[in-house]
Amino acid sequence: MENREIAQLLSETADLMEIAGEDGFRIRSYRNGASAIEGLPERIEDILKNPARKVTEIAGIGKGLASVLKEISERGSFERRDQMLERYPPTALELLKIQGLGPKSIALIWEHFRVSTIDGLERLCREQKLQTLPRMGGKLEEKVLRSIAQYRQRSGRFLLSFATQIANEFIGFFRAMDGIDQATQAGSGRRGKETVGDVDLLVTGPNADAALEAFVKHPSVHEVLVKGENKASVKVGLEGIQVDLRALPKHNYGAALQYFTGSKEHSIVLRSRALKMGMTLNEYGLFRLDNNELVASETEESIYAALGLDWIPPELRENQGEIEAAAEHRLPKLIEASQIRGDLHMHTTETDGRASLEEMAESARALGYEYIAITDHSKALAMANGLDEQRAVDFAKRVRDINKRGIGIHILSGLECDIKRDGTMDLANDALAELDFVVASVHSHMNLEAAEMTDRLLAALECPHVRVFGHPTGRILMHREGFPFDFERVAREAARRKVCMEINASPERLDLSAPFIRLAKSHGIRFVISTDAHHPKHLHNMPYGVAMARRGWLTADDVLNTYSLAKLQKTLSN
DNA sequence: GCCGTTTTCGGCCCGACTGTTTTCAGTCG
Repeated sequence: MENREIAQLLSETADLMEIAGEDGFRIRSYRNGASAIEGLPERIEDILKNPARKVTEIAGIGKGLASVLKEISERGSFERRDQMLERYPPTALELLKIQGLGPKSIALIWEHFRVSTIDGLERLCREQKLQTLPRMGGKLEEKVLRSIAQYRQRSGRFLLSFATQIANEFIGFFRAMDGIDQATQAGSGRRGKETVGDVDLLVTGPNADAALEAFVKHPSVHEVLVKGENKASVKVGLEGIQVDLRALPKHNYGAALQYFTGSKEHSIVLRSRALKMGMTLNEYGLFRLDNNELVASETEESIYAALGLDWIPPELRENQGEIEAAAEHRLPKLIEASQIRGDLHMHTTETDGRASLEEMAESARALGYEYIAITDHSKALAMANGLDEQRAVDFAKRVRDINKRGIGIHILSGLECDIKRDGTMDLANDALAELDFVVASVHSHMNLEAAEMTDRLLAALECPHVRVFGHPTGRILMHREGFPFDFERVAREAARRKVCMEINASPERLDLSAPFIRLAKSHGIRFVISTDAHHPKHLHNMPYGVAMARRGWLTADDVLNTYSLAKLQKTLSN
């Protein structure tokens, strides 16, 4: 069983335990365990099988969860989960996703009406039976009905690119107002998470109250969920993404920014650390416990410093070792978007792109890039009119001519070559040898068993012309899981053969994810961050890929397209 | 159920908002 699935079992059980009203600290331990496992690059099953290893080495996994993990790996479930499922039907978990209902209400509804499905809940609200229960009224029924409608409309998560766009629109709106000092995005968007559940915004300044008022009246706001003195939550646009705004005084800004950026896991560790140092941390500041004296609050830097830590970039705030590293002054100097000097994966009208080589080159030049690689598809992608050997060779010659003539930016003749089912390359080696830059990608037969997929990828790496392994897991966010394979084995082999891994910056892919990036780096892999642009405007997606790289703890040195052209070419020829 | 710069026992992060209550529980972030 994969880590993701194991984590799912633990967190589902935690949800059910919450409905059952079990001890909150035990529930938290299950959740901690789930998130530790989900962020773990190594497979739990492999650690369990290895007699030299113990799962209790993982922070958050103790004796109890270790035996749970053993049971899961043996029979796919565990005792406490089975008990919970005897008590509550699994559909009860879905009710937790309905805003306005928490575990206590769900338990109560189940006990009184034996209702545990969305449909059943909807009926209770329509028949006004929910309000017969204690502490539940007509307003709750209405809220639940609205919430059910929205739940059915969408999955509840949004691409980082979409959330960033919404955030930037509001930030621009606030900054145009008088008396606003700062308007910033917080939350998982600031951390660069590939999908986000909602948008968190902060404003400060003498006129912050007015910003809050203007916010709930903004034309794109469809529904105001809550509105108080300090905060408001609204639903925006047809998509119904939730946007939260907090208005605060300037002297609380750093504390609030820290607090609302999260992650929850990061914040919990930070606050425990504060307590151990005789302080308490909340969204207003860091205070001494003995006399309530304010220690720090105006900037994030001052708060981290008072806790004995270097400032931690938001992308690292996942409680995955960053706090320890900050304490020991060994945080990496993360790559920045401004260090990118070229884009090494894009398509043109030769295949399925929407613009010519010249148009793509001009757009890239306008971004200030020194070089690009044009990497159209190979012939296996027939519906994209992929290049065969002859067209690839002709293309390489054309690029040599263009570079000789000069168009203000250096072009690498590239190809995104399909990895066929048996692991061979779609084009013959002598054609590939003519090209400057070959990216090898899987676009077909993604449902192979893990072992067969691993063999396929290892075979692909044997091709001496392959420089990059493109969108390595094949995932499409919110649509398709990455295909299964032994990532670590492939990473080791790629490192040995000096093949880079791509961090695909396309917002629907963002492939690799942070845990895989860290794992690959630990095996000595180097990376390229590429937009996979099919249109000039896609070239602007680069920052999303950089966000993934930062979440994966990468420095500029880890990423080939931060190099100068000369250094890049030297590195590629080695 | 986890964990150890006071600890192998006894702690475990914190506050705003809402609807419903007539002093606060539940939900949310």
